Amino acid sequence: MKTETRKDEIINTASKLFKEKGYSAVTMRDLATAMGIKAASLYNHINSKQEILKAIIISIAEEFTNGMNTIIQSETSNISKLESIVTLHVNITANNTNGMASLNNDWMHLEDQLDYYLQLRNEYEDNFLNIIKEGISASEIKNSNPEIIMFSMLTTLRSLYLWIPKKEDLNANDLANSLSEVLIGGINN
Amino acid sequence: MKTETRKDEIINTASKLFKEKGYSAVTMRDLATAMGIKAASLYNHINSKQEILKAIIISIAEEFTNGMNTIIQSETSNISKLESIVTLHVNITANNTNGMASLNNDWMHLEDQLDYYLQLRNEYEDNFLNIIKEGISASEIKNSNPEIIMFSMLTTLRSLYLWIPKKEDLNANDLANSLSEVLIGGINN
DNA sequence: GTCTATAGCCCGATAGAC
DNA sequence: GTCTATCGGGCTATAGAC
Repeated sequence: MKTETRKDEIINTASKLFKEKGYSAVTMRDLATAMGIKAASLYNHINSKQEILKAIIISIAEEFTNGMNTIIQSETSNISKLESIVTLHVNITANNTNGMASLNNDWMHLEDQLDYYLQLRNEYEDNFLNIIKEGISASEIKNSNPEIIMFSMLTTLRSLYLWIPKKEDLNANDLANSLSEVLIGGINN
Repeated sequence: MKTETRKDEIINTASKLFKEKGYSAVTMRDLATAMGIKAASLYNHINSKQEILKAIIISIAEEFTNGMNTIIQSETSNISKLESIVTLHVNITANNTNGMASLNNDWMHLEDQLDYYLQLRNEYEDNFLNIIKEGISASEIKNSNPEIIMFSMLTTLRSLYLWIPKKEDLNANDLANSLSEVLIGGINN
């Protein structure tokens, strides 16, 4: 565990506040108060509010891209790849629950990095969809609408940040397994 | 179809803008420009920005509550009740796609009505969870973690507003059926 | 590295003419 | 019902003392 710099501290505190009220509703004064300093002092460590948002969102988006690249290169069944995606989301969300809120809800407030973020997101969804389509071709997956399958899985996984904090008792492995069971196996007897 | 008053027009335009940028990032000047008038003119029809948010969110939340009350009073299997919940979400979202964004993302900016909103939401989730638990007791539903089942279904359904506008070709009935199939039946062969 | 003070701008909302 | 003008205040960010 690296030492947390003052800048990291600002970013982590901001993530928490952004999760509660959203980027636009959090002021630099709110953030400074939460850190126990004055707003002007923040600017000794960061250049702008926008820079904080960028730091939060882009690093997580790149984690997803890296994780997905590893998964699509692995030589396993498509069902097993979907299980790996579930685990990827559970792990990233468990490590940065607050940041996931900004990734989901505040990405449209990115300025310079908006196009880059959208590119990463589109590539991620394309890769996800391809795994499902190949799973259907290989008869591993039921012949349902592949976009509905992806939509259903992805929106559940993207909302994990809302749910993980309430279930601190559950460990990441158990959660990933239960989720895979429900998302892939369905719920009816 | 009732005639749309100027106030309705403001609320509908605001819903669209709130969906794109969130309540806090949309100014009364933005809203006025989108309507082709000046900001001051809005106040001839509404009393405050907050009143617009309240009008959007509370009416939808009450629709969900009414729909759920009908479902829990119906005498059918629990699986069939879950299918009705899927249909309820698809229908409400199809009728007010933009408003669903505020319900999901801007409820925390409610002032006077925040407690009431949270009460409706908690009751809805309690009812949803009870249907799943009774389905498990009656062996209609697999004995998985009921909260994970609800979380998975509900987050998917709550995110429909992101997805329905991209699939205008699909009609509401087909979408509800496909979704029920995936959410309840799972995806693996 | 934090402070006080403040620049320059935008916010929601109101007053009152037409 | 819409306009122009404006109030009082909050916003991000900077300057410069300590």
